[in-house]
Amino acid sequence: MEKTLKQIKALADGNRLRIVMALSAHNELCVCQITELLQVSTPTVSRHMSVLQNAGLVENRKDARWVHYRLIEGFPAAVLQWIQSSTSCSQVILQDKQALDTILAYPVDELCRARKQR
Amino acid sequence: MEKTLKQIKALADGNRLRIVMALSAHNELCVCQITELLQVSTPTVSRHMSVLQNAGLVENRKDARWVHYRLIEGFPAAVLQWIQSSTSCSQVILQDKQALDTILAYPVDELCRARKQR
DNA sequence: TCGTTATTTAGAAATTTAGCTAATCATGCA
DNA sequence: TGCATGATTAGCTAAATTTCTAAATAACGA
Repeated sequence: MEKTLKQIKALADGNRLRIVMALSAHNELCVCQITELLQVSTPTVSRHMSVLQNAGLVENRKDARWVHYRLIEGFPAAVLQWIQSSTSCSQVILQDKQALDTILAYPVDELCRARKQR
Repeated sequence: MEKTLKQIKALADGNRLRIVMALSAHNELCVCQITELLQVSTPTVSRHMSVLQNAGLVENRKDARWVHYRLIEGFPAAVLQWIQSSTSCSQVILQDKQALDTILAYPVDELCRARKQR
């Protein structure tokens, strides 16, 4: 039960649910992109990612200075489907989809520099 | 997203997960039976049930002095299946199955009296 | 009607968690 | 090598959560 409970707890947070939804739509996102999406501090995003990783729900790939996260291969498919269908009409999730399109239109390094200056 | 998040949060607790598993195996259980199963105080069980009910995951039926809870008809089937399969080997859940057999062997009122005396 | 019994509600204590800022680590580049 | 940058870790605070005991509510039965 422990592993299952850990996974449910990892999903039991609004920001982490938004992260999972974003990853399910875009395969890979780096920390700075997620930071831009959620509009919280980088350490906060980093902590959320470590909770998800620790629960065995995401994995990361280091590329130069960036860390890219993605949903793990064996992410419980039924759960993902349920989350997707039950949040598809959510205002927050719909806004995130739009925001992600904008965020992904920038090269990663430009995004990070742009964020820094504000 | 709010409703989904509420449901995930309701499931993100070890005792409530045990309750859901117990209900999925035995259709209906009253508060005193669940109290006996979890070995926590009655008010604690009552609170857990209200969290689950508030999330739209269980409903209750009042019968004389007892309140019987059951999983709601529309309980997300995919989620239930996932929880069931991913916890089926769990020591806690297996012990609960055994304990429930014992608990259900007593008539409800005897169980409650018996519990009182300890 | 009064006492007993099952459950819920209220209130308090202890623990956990999400968020921040500051400091540290790691990596590419001049 | 030193500096700039992206990410993580540490330490703290505020808010939420779990649990308990005590009190209130509801309902049966003598």
